[in-house]
Amino acid sequence: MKIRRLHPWNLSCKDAIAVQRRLCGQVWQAPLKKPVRTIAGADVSYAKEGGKVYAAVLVFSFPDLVLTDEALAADTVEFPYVPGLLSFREAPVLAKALRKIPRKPDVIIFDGQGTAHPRGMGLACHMGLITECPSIGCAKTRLVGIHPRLPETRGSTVLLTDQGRVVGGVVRTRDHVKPVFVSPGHAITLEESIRLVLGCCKGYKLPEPTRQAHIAVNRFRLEGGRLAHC
DNA sequence: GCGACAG
DNA sequence: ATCTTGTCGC
Repeated sequence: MKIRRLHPWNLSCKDAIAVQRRLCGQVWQAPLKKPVRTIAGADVSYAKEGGKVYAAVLVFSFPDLVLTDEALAADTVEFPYVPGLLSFREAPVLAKALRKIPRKPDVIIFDGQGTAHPRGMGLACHMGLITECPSIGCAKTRLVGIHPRLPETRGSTVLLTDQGRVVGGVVRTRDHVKPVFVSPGHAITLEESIRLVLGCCKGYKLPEPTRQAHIAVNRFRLEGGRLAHC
């Protein structure tokens, strides 16, 4: 699939924040225009040292969740991990893997926040803009916002609010297991994001697309990041 | 100044 | 995120 280059990635933190403030005005939320038939999951893995990063994008049919496409990529990182600027560290390698996907998925789930971000511009929003593809942010932990207590039963959901604004939802995907933080990335609504994430959970805390991408990218990294070819 | 802080 | 073994609870 095609990826847009909206700006350079090797920026200072100050310039990166300026880019986020400019781009957040281009992010929008609206109901999906067509039923979801394919949904992808993307994740990144880092080498302990050496600055090597790896990415995996796995595409599944929905709602049956059968794997249909897979792409891997390796790269070197220069941008440090700074809370709030994760996309400047992970987007380049993610874009590299996404470019190898033959057809644009109906939705892509990313391992991180969407609008539940200090400037409403989390990784999922940023990726949604450069791919022009509906995207969802599904993080394992909170970055910003407050929320009421969440019932222990699977399917329970409460709103995540930041500065008086609803920025996402806290979703229990398994009984008695820490919840995930779901927020829309781009071209999708919070309600649809939550429905799709729950629809992709098959007995584990993380939705299958993201969970499988995590397994795939770690296997790839441990193999030395060598792309298999026949 | 003191905590909080996606991966 | 990564480095690591077993272990407690549903």
